Amino acid sequence: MSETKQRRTYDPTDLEHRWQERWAESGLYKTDEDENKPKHYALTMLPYPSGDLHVGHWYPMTPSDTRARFMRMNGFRVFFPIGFDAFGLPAENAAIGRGIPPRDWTYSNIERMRGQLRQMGAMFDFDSEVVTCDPEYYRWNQWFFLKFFERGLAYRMEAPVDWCPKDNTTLAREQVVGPDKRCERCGTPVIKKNLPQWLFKITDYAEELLDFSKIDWPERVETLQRNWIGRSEGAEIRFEIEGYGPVEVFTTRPDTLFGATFFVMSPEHPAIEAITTPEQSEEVRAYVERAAKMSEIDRTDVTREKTGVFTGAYAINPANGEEIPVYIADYVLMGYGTGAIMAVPAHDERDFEFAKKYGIEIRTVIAPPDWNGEDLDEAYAGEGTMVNSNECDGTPSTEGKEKVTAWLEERGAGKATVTYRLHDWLISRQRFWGTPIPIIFCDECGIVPVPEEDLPVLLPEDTEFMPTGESPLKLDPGFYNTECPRCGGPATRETDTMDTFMDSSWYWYRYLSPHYDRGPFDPERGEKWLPVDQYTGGIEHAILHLLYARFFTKVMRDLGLVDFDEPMTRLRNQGNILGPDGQKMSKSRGNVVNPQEYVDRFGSDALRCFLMFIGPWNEGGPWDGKGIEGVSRWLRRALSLVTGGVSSGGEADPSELPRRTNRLVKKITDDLGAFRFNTAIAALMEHTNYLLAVRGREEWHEALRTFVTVLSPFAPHHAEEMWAAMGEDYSVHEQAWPGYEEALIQASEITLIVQVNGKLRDRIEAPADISEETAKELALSSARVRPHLEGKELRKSIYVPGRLVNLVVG
RNA sequence: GCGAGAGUGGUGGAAUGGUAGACACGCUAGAUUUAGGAUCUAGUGCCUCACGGCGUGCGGGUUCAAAUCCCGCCUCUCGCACCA
Repeated sequence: MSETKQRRTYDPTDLEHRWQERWAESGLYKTDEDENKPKHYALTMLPYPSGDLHVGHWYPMTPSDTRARFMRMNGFRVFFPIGFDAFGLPAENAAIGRGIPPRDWTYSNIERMRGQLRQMGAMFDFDSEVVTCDPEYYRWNQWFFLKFFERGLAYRMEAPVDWCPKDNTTLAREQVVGPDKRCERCGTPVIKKNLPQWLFKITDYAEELLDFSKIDWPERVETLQRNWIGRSEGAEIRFEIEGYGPVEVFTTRPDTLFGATFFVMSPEHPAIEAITTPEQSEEVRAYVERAAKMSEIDRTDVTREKTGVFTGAYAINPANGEEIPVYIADYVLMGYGTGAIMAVPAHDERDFEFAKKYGIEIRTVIAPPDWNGEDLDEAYAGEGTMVNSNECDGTPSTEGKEKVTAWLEERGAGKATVTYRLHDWLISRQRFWGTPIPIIFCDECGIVPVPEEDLPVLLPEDTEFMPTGESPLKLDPGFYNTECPRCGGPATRETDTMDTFMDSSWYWYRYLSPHYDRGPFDPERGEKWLPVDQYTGGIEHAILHLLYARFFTKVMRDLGLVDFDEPMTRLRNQGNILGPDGQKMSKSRGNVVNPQEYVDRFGSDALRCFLMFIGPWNEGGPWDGKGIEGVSRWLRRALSLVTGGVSSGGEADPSELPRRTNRLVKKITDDLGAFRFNTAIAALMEHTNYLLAVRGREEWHEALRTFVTVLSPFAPHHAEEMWAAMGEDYSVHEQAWPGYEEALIQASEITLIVQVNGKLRDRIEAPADISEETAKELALSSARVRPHLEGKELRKSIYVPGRLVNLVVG
């Protein structure tokens, strides 16, 4: 066969289509339910149906598939489902901008993406697909909401939300864009506005969420979650404000209490109006107003000079009875602690800056080591010895924390407490394309949950969208007018829908039984498959999605739905695949790489393998499509091992065949276990080159079988084609993963490295079991080595068995 | 500012105390009696005709031996950022 002809015969697209059809016909990827095998639930994050799969989807999914296949070949029954995270803003924007109903837009995108997913050649079990905007799915979102509500985990309160004054609507977090926080649609800077909102009490689980002992997750994700939860131990201290009453502060440094020379409240603090004296009220009101108008970005700009105003009020320091002035200042945030602080300028950088500016006393109460009694040039936040603190003088500050807290507790002026940065999860969205919150407002009965049997509360079908983006549910009497389930009187429905993170907080449970109608999932199926053994997805979900997922599972445990504490035993993150410009891939930047053109030209195996080959999977990196040609060449060469056509004149030792085959199996086994896809592919390439060079030997056919078997998780179509061409029984994907013998991997011959003073001087071929003595003799007698020893004394020699001799001379 | 990670050929990367640059891309030369965005062969870190020397961000250290371990610095990326 001529080379030209061979090139024409290599048509990866045709080959892949053939096998995809065969796989579908034969049900090859139907989930194996054989309970004699250990289970493996492999989960990859479900995509948002934006319209087309891009390489940002291929990058996490195909290596996850490779690993799922590997587990299957290792004797596990593997469940590897896929679905669509189908609620969300883009669908609504399509409706507003182009008049396409969100449902139509979403389902047509899903239809297209289903085909693209199949093209990937992954072993997804498409029978268990879940689409989160199906009433069949979101009904259970509503059910969960009701369960949360019953347990007091869902509650309604006034909460500040991002509000676009032009569109006259609130915005979801992800709709607020840019460093200066503007509305995604119209570019208007957003403001904060108080609205009644539904929240989930995730803070009840803050402490438990800090415990990662039951899961094997990347250190980085744990750290991010830990920081996000932001646990701080300290004390709540009660300061009496003259003529008003007690106001509490939170501090992590009760030991500095004697140094509190002023008191600061956030401009949003509810007590401000009551404590402000008439003389100061004008100034205070102006400051509060200015703070309210200020954009979030200005407000939280760390480099801005501290500002504040005196309220005219004084607070009494419970430690020493001193009167200290009460200020309001925007560097104190209402959203953390109690919204008020005791200011200790000597030992807090921010308080120091403020005190300097307003001429407030800076009293050192923690002596730094080697302190000479002079005033501090800057705040000292470290530990030291307590001074100027009455009976506490001389106490180390580390002990002082407890001592002061205990003292306060005795007098009812404070207590030890723990504060979290984590806030309750605000789930209300003033949006259409989401799960309706199953709540009814009745003038007589108040807030009434929709009875379980009335679920789901369906989204209306024919809806008109306002160009302003305001949720049509608010303007749809057919939707919101209803009867009170309790008293039967006229009532209105909640028109807010749920945050889409709700959908992704439990979807892997639904995969188990997507049409089950007696609960969110069939407990028998859960028994068989839960929890998820291996989750894969992007690091960008380290906090929100993955924290909510853990929270949900803990609540589900408390509801008796599951009997474990963590949703996913093991998590691994891929890095981000960036655009060719090194920037994050996004439609607006125009740097999105469409996998289709690569699939059409090189086939999906080539794209899969290329994505695994470009570098460590957890690092990601910019896309450079050129290299895919090398991978494509390799696959063609691999295929030619069976079909012929590619010749190789390279020289290789055929007797190495068993050793190299064993070594390959070990390498691929180890690499796949550790998510090192890039080095696994490199080893497969190397082995292909070797097999080509020694083609046709006695043991060759058996070695080829092994090679094709270990190739199959990476390039499933090509491996299947080769398997069939070798006359083996369908399918290679049902073969057992080959084992290897450690003993066979050892080479009989080694290259002995000879160094002189650590520098490489010669390489000598020697038997692997060479003795130290012989090795040294060989080294000393080497012609390349001798010149470097001349006139010098051999002081020492190091022998590393099977590797090297280092001669130390001087 | 705080926290985490990373710096290796022209490029992606490999090597986690013992042969630096595996495997690829690209490039150079040759073969395929036409062509080449095909294929095959050989070469390809830098300097040097060669012997050899130099070389993993920079500076120091530990060691017989350092990309790898330790100390200091620089640069980049990603989080968080007035959290009391």
